[in-house]
Amino acid sequence: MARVSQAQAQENRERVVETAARLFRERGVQGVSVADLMGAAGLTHGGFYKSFASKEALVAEATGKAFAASGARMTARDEANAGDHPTARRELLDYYLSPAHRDDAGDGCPVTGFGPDMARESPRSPARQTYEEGVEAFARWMGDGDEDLAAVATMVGALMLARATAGTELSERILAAARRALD
Amino acid sequence: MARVSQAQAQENRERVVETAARLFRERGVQGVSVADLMGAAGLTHGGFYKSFASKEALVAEATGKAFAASGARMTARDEANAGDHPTARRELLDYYLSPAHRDDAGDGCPVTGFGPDMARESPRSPARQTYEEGVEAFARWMGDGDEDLAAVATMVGALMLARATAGTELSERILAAARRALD
DNA sequence: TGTACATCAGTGAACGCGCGTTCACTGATGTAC
DNA sequence: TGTACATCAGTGAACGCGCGTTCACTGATGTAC
Repeated sequence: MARVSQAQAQENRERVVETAARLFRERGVQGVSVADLMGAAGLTHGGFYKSFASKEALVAEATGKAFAASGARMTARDEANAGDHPTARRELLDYYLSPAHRDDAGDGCPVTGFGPDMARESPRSPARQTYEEGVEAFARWMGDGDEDLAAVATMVGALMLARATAGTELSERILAAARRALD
Repeated sequence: MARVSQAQAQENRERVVETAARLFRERGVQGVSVADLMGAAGLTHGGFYKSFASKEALVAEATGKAFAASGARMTARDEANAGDHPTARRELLDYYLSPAHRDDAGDGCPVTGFGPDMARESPRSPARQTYEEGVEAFARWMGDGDEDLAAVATMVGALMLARATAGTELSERILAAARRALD
């Protein structure tokens, strides 16, 4: 493969960002090399810098993509419940604190998935700005207009702990305890 | 410096483990190289493998050291309050959800500090076993005999989020909201 | 207690390897006529 | 509509660098007499 149509090129670029959004959440930014990433997107690593200024720039884009998808899903959940927000909220809690979500970090909540990396990013990075807005938006959705930061903390903490103890019976107990506490 | 007394050698080894327990919590295991670590402990990196089989073996020891220190501090808090556990618990919450704790990951809670690394460790590592026991012990302490896993999830989630958003006003709001929710 | 020597904690240079990044090259795409 | 050529998306080899790990060496410590 050499030169490719503009439409194909744009499609390839988007696939790289989506692959990054998934792999970064699964393994952390440091756990994914540019070569890994490009390989997973079906390309060779040399072309990476035709599309992105640096790995850091991609982190910012991937963070944005993950939060955009997550926000769209929250909106879709409200619509599927015809605007009955309390029911949508309960549905989200059921999924959020499930073993399925614990075992699917790549397609899971970006607040938890990118959290550890953001805690170590340089303070003024664009990725952190996106992250902060994402946390605010999530807290407002959970609070139905108001913000429910405590609920978000419980959800994020439980998910992170369940992942860190995955494979043990404690992991299930953590999810169940958080679900009970948030009814 | 060449050969050193056995007492000095043991002291050096312990200082390496303590330095690792601190740096791993601050920057993550991947964020600390063997050379970084040995330098921070005042030694050269070549001697590392006289004391440890591998970096992974040190991770296990450092995790153990961090949890042992944390457990001792919980016990000490009970004793300082003459066995009045509810007061000791309130004291811990005040510290746990403070900006001081957020800004001092190196000497902070190992459940939050090692969490992201444990989520990516191989499932059957000794470090993960230590981690799991540490979470159980923490939950029992918070529950005063029973276990309060939901409180632990809220605390860990709030601390992680406050660190990921450090430097913003949101970060303070997260800590305050979690503190209110856990009274 | 003093002397002779074996031990081994720590040093510093080196190993192979994978990282992020760069670059000369290729050849199909897109454009000018 | 067809031809000639410039563009540039993607390739694959290479760059310097820092990683985890190894090793020959040093010289003070610890031990045997």
